[in-house]
Amino acid sequence: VIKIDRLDYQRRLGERSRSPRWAMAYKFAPRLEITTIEDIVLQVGRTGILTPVAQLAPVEVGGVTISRASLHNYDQITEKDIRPGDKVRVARAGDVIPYVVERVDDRLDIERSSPFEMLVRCPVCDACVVRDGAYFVCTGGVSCGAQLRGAVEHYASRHALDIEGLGDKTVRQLMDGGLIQDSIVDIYGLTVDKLVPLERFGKKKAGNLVNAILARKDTTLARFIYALGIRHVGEHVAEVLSQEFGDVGKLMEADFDRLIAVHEIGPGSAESIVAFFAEPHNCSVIKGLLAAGVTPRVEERQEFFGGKRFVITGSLGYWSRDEVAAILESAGGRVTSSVSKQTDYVIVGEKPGSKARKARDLKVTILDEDGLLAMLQEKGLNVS
DNA sequence: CTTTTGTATCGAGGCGACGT
DNA sequence: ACGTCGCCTCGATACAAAAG
Repeated sequence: VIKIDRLDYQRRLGERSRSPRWAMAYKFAPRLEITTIEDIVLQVGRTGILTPVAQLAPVEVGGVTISRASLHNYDQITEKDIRPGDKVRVARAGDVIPYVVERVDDRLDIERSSPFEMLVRCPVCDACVVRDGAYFVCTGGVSCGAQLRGAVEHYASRHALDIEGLGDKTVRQLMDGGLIQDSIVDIYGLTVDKLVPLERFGKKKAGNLVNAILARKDTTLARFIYALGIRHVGEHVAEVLSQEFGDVGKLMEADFDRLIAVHEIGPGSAESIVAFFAEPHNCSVIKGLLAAGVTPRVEERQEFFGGKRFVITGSLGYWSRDEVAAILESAGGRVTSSVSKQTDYVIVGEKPGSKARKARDLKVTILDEDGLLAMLQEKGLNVS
């Protein structure tokens, strides 16, 4: 892993949602092995996307046995011209994820089986399958078992409501047992008595699950929005929406133009959000969840510098003046151009102008860049 | 001892948002 | 309009921990 070792540069570069921008892994070329595609099956995810997955003759690649690999979508299969029965080269992308690199063309291999064909109907619920961009999607919605299962799993997952003990196997078991039939709301009807008849569910385990579901009724708005599983609304966008609207009801009322006006929400996300709430079933699920006692709280946005006025003078080192202004404003401060008695802080860089002197005269607090940085960090503000 | 969950590992592909 | 960046979704395996 190659890192920038200057801490001030690290701070300035900041982080993406999954990794810092100041470090990256440099890897050896991946190991390649050859195996056979025994079959290509379709999986239906929570969004209804049908994902083709290659079932491989088990092969050892870099220390682990690979038996399945995603083929991503139909176009990828045609492009690589892969069929069941073909010999293929497989690797582990990033030394982790199984990946079909290419077909091994030995030219003797003429009697290939028939090409993989996309289904016209969902393998799980038999609803129509339509094409949406690069993907084929089941139109069954929540009446598709795979989509309902995915919705519940996602709702309970760690970054959503974080319900302990409600993983994929348990969700399947609950659906098979008829305890989840229509929607996520069903989990709030679970009781120890209903669970005990299920296999491997004793009183202890049943009680734990019921309590875990109860315990997470108290949650944050951002988690709740993310948990709904709206397309194009992941953790980050959910947080943005939570801060902007502060309430599920307000979000539901927002129309396309209102949404698009929000920073980081474009036409794609806005359309997807509007479409989600336009679906009566989704609205009744939300109503049901709230009625069951789920209470999404908004974390108060911390206004560190609520109403405080800043003036910047001189040239700064780590940041440009615009960047500093943006940081201060995002924390609730106001940046003005001239020093007066109303000014709370003056940020002084190299070669300051007359503003620094005026600040001294008026006894306004003066901060250099390090001082500002220290103050921001003390307040726990993310200064990326 | 067995089953299941949770955590950690992380890229491919698609596409949305935004800056130039 | 275009390129870049980052988010979203999907997917696989190993291993440790927890529960029963």
